[in-house]
Amino acid sequence: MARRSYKQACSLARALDAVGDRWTLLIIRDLLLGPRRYGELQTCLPGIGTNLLADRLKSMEKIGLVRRLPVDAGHRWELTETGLGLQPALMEMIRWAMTTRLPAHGDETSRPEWDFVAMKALFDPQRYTGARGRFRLVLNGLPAVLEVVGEALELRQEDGGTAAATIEMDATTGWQLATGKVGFQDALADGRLKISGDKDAARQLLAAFTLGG
Amino acid sequence: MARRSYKQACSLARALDAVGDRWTLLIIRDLLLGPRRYGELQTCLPGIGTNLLADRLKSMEKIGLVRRLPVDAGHRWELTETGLGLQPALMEMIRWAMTTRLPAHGDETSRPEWDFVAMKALFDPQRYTGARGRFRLVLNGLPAVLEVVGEALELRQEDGGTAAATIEMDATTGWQLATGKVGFQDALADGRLKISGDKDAARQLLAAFTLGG
DNA sequence: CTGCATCCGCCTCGATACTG
DNA sequence: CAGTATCGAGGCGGATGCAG
Repeated sequence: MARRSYKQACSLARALDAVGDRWTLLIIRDLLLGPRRYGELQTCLPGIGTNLLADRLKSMEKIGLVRRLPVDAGHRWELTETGLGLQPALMEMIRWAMTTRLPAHGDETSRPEWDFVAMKALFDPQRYTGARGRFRLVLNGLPAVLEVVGEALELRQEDGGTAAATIEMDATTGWQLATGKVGFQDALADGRLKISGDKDAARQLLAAFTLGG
Repeated sequence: MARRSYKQACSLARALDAVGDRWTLLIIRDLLLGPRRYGELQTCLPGIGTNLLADRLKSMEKIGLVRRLPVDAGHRWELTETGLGLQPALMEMIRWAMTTRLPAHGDETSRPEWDFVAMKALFDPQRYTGARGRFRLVLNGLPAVLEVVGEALELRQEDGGTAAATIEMDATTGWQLATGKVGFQDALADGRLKISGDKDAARQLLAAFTLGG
């Protein structure tokens, strides 16, 4: 159990007392896409010790950031409202990292889930002028369901259900669209972006993904 | 030199590789109010080891978050544009902590600078309908200069210069005004809020400080 | 006096082994 | 599958020393 505190009467210090320990924010990142089993978290967090993951989940549960969700043969870990409240801070941190040239560490492991989180961070609800709707996003071949709900974009890793449109691309294309390095029509033309269903609604949605402008 | 990396091809992981180490974000917090000397940082960060502060500053300098600003008999540390770019993320994290009941650690130390940072976090530029202007804020008896510049509120710990108005209160009153627990007129009436100069401009400014609504 | 570097004890972390 | 137990390595906290 991590028990080291800054002991400062400052909101940031108190926040870091709660979530500043190693791995904690990455656990929350992975839970942003939906409830996860212990084992799923382990494979999404290569390098974490099994004791650390258990410790972190326990203290996060005590603080009220996550809760256990009973399921057949065990349970899933899911974010509480409080834990979900960290999403804006995480999104801002991701946007900062995406616009900043940070030193790269040679042998990075890669996971498709992280691209979904990056897409969430690129979405700016202020720019979305379309109607409320469900979309299907196939990123690097993996499907997810997008839904614009009030101030944020909900993105769950699952498939099925009805959707106004299906958007298919890879993460690089998504990033290039957001930064304006490639246009909507161009990406469509050279096949890196595929849309089925309501093409106008998809265009409106993609227009809300922006970075650095 | 902190050299432990998550080695994940994920923006959040890379951000935490850069600023996730202990004390780093608190150093940035303190630098948000202006350049600081090494010794000033030490007194604002009770408990940090002198070697750790030096190490952190060195790695932050290498990444490009801070730079040395020569000054008589030594130098000051100041944020670069890249370092300043973390401000939105920090502000969101502060707002999260202020709206969340987190476990308190008995004997917290307190510093007036942290209240200024909290005030920055409460400011929502979207809600500010007034004109660009300079204000003087006296918080708990300590003066600072406020200036609305584009998307953010600049807040420097200094005094002097011209100001459209001077706003005088304590941090608690500021928080109560932001959360709506007390109204502008009431706070003025019972003397916890004092305004000299352009009272209307001050009211417009204070209306842009909000939390949880 | 300011701005660190060195040294040392402790606690967190990461990895492996083991259990309900 | 979902953790607990254990242990070595290293980051961290505190005291002290020293150079410009």
